[in-house]
Amino acid sequence: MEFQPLNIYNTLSRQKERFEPLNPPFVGLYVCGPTVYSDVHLGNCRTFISFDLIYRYLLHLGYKVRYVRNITDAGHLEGDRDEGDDKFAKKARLEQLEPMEIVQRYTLGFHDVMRAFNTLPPSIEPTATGHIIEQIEMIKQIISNGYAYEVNGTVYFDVEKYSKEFNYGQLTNRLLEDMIANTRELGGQDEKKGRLDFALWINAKPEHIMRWPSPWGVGFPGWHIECSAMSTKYLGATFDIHGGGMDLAATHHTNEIAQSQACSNVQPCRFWMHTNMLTVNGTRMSKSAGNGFLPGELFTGNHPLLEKGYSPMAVRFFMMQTHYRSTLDFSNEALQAAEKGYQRLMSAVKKLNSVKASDVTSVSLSSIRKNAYDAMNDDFNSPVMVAQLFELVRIINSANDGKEKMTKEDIAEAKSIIQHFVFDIAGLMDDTVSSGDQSVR
RNA sequence: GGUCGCGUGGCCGAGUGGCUAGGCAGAGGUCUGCAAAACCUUGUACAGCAGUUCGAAUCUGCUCGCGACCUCCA
Repeated sequence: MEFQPLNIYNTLSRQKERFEPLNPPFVGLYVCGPTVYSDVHLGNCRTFISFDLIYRYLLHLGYKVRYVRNITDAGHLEGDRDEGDDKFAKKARLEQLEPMEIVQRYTLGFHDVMRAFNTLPPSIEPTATGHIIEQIEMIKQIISNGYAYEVNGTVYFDVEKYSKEFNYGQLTNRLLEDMIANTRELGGQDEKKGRLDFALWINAKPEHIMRWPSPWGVGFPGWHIECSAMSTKYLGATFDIHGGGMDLAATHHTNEIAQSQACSNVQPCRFWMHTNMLTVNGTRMSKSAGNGFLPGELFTGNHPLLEKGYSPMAVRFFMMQTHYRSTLDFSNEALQAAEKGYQRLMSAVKKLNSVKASDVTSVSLSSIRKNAYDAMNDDFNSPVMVAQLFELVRIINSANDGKEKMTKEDIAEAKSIIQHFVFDIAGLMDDTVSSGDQSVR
């Protein structure tokens, strides 16, 4: 099977590399999913929409992709590692609910939002709580390989030991000495041997509601181990692409690499892809900054920062107009511009059905498809791909006005380009009308 | 302080040595009974300074400004 040459920016090498799957035509793709103790905000959505584009394009190219995106539904302490609250337990206490009620509520909400944005569901959506055994097994292996130690029912990863064999800071190009020098000193409770050591398994205090028996006593898994255990289980010790938001690279992904190498002595993943942050008026949208709005608020416009509501597809189109590795700044002006552009695109798609075929042609469509593929093959450059679609929009509108002539073949090719790039790859739908028919065929 | 990145026309946003990216807004025009839509024309943009080069938004150096990560966050 022949595949188009696809170049992907790899965080590991800090450059674009030719993408070749380990076992073509199969591709293993793992993306760090949401922690379901609160509503997803738009920044989260951007990451998942970016990887939806990537997933869709790989499928379009003919790869058999196994796309794994986890749900984090356990542990994940807030604040200093041993002093903080378990997020799920805390939320459950506040709302007088079982932790799994919290998980269920926000998982359903997450799925609703993902559906609204027309993202394809992953092939497997494993949960941390469903893979406690796998995580325990992995921790046992890491301990027996000598890269972790237990103190009072908590297991820590020994970063300094690991660093003698492997390059701990390779993903973000940092030196161990610098990382140590810049690590905040945690007061008091230092059971850890090294400052950079992180927990693989955490001893449960009485107030921790989510708890499982383990060889080290009752506790719960550290945050990073779930992704290592689940990606290994479903994609193998080494797989093709691991993705997530840029904010995860320095800590979460760095630790994932360390865990996997300490466990099986191989790099877990060949291509690390990181999507950039969504900002609001120039600063990062985040839970702690309090400048976030929820997808529902964006759709309805019911938020002080928003002048009006925007449809999920207009927002998705807006995201397609920016490269996934660039920050995307939300502002009313930018959203309105995107909404208009989206409507113009959809209007041309509809008009194509009323273009009358001519015996002769006055247009050339061949460069459009080629340029769109070239753009996507260059690290999924959707903005350039979208620009090509507007070239097609112009041609369709002109033909509809009788100023250009399209043959039956031209019209069929235009429909095919739209089907492939607008619907299949960009994942847009026409929500400018309430009709359920998304097909141009 | 370390790491990564950014600064492009009114706004958003591609582009990594020479060839009009694109979208939105603005101006003029065509068409239309009017309007809308659409189409055509139109903008001599690349933070600043110096350098390399026949030629730089694009490479190099410096300066200024901004952001992200380094601590839970996609």
